[in-house]
Amino acid sequence: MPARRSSPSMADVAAHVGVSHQTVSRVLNKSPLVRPETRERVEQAMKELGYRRNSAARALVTNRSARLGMVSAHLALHGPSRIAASVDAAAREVGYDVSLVGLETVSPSTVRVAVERLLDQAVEAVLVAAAHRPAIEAARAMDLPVPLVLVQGVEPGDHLAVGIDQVAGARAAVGHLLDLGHRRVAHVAGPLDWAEAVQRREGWLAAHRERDLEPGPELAGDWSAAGGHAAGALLAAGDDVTAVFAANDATAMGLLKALHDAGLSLPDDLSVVGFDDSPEAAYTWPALTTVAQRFSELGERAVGLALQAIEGGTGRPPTPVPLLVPHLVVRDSAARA
Amino acid sequence: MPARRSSPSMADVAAHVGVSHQTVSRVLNKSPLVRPETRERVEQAMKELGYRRNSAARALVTNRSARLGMVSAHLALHGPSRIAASVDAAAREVGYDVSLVGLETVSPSTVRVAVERLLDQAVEAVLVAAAHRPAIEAARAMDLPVPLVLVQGVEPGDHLAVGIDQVAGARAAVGHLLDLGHRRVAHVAGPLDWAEAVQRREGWLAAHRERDLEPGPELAGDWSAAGGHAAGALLAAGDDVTAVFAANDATAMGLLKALHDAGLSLPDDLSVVGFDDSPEAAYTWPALTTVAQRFSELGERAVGLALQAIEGGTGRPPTPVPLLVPHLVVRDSAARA
DNA sequence: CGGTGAAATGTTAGCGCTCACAATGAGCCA
DNA sequence: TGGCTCATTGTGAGCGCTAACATTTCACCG
Repeated sequence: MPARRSSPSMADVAAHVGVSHQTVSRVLNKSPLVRPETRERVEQAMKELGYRRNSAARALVTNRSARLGMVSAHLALHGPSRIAASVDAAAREVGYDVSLVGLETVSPSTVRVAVERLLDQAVEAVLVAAAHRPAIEAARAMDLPVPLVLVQGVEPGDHLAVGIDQVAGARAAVGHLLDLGHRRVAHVAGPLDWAEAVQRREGWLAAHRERDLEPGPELAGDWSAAGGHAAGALLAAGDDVTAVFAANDATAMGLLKALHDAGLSLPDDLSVVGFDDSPEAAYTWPALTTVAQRFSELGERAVGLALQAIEGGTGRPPTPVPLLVPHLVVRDSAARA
Repeated sequence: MPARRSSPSMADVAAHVGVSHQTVSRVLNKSPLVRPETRERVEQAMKELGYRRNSAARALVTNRSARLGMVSAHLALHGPSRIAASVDAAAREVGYDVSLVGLETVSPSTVRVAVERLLDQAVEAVLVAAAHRPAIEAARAMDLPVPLVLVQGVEPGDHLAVGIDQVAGARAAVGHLLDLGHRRVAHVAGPLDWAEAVQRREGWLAAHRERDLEPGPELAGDWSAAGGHAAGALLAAGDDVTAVFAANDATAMGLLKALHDAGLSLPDDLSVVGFDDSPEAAYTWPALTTVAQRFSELGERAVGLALQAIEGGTGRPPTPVPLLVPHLVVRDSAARA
């Protein structure tokens, strides 16, 4: 038995059957111009030889890579990894492969490098999931030869972007608290160079504004439970706050922890609402009332947009996709004032 | 200004400078056989024209793709996404790109399809992060033209695999409980077709065996907080259990929740230990004692192994990498019996 | 000042595939 | 029978690059 040389080519398959390489190509590309019997024999030969089409050669001649690039910040966090998973699934569905570049730190320069890297792989579109606004702007400013789709950190003016309506989600969360009779709601914010953090904060303000109420104190957070814990310690020591809106569930968990540590009884002494509906949210103590986002739909839409942009070339911009609306999930961590 | 045609090729750059395309190639490949001044001019031209090397053409002629494939199950879970992130970073470090295929459901057939997909992308190695053992076996049985590296679900006999010593981690966790004076420790297991689940269970048994103690009751779980919650309800209703080892942190969180719901006081009435050291573990109530794994090192090692295997070709198998040893993180959820 | 070897550059031939077009053959009608 | 059409298959070129080899340039020596 001869050692397995380099993998067989179309020519090998063709020779094996006694047809031309073009006929093999036709079979592969499902051309109707092949006699069923011939097709049969070619397919048989491909199986026997273990033929696998050479994607590089194909990409070279067609000038298309069938590849989408995704740069994802904070792949280890819940939201981003959900988005990555859904983009991957959606892309595969429509015959695209995906190249992933994770970011260890997010900044204009790291995002630029990541995008460059994807371009070197000849991706047909770049999806950026990095809510950090300066980084997004940097990517936008790059004058790319392919469409760039935003999957996070979207702002109203953005084109070629899919996102979740953070303001609406936050407004619903805070509104819920206010409707429960709380006169003011404190906010532990996310890092304010993230679009999401700004928007959730905006929703918090809006909910108060709509009811002619003064928003409660605002504390800084960083998406993490640690940040939430620190903020919670401050809050527990503080004054008359009866309700808190945390920028995300991790923050809310830290908050809960700090309040317990301070000996408060929840939710009677203090109501807490989070954002994300992470898998653990239903199992905090007390169970977290939060805002659920449909990440999987995000991925699908982003891929759809990318495809549309690829097809459309430099044509008219694709129809803008409305923001997805998240919904409130009421559990036990928020109670009547 | 002419519309941007298809992107410039080496020939374009060469013509622009007045050299041959081969000289451009030499510059690109850092050959020392280029006069510094020539190199300078070529680089200048590349910048001006926005030249970008065509990776397909390069892959075609070199017969190498500089691409690693990774199939990852449960990308949305904490561990897997951490692994994916670290593999990605490590691969990039050594000049490889990574193609990701996420699995929505894990089974022999879905894994096979995923691997096929990666092979069609001409990856130079496949990393499989899918602890589900039957799926792993299926991938192993495929007789691939490229190395396959296991990143999860590793068992002692496995070759070309990196993993974390789950048995040791579990033994440490349960040993900690036993050393605290508990006479027996209950276990809420993971799904037992996952190697990790089996191994953690084995560590639980081993810790008892070493001390000549009878293991406490065993309950079924599924890695999720929901599963832990169900098990916790049973446990709370039950007999004389004073300590529980949960298969992972999510399970432990569900457990904690159920015990609180049952009105128990933790950790006095019942001690709980988890596994994973997820970011939230420090902020449960009480803070979770758990086992920390260094995922990032996992990715690095996996990529290292893959590279070694790619280089080595069919040569002698690479030196086996010892399992990483996780360590116990003591917090508040486990107390003296 | 011709010869020499190393440094620098050029030339040519594909890699495996798709595209455009050419060629073959069978069926059919006048 | 000749010619026409359609279905099927074949041929040739070339995508952008690298590898192997060929050629030119040039500093330096006897």
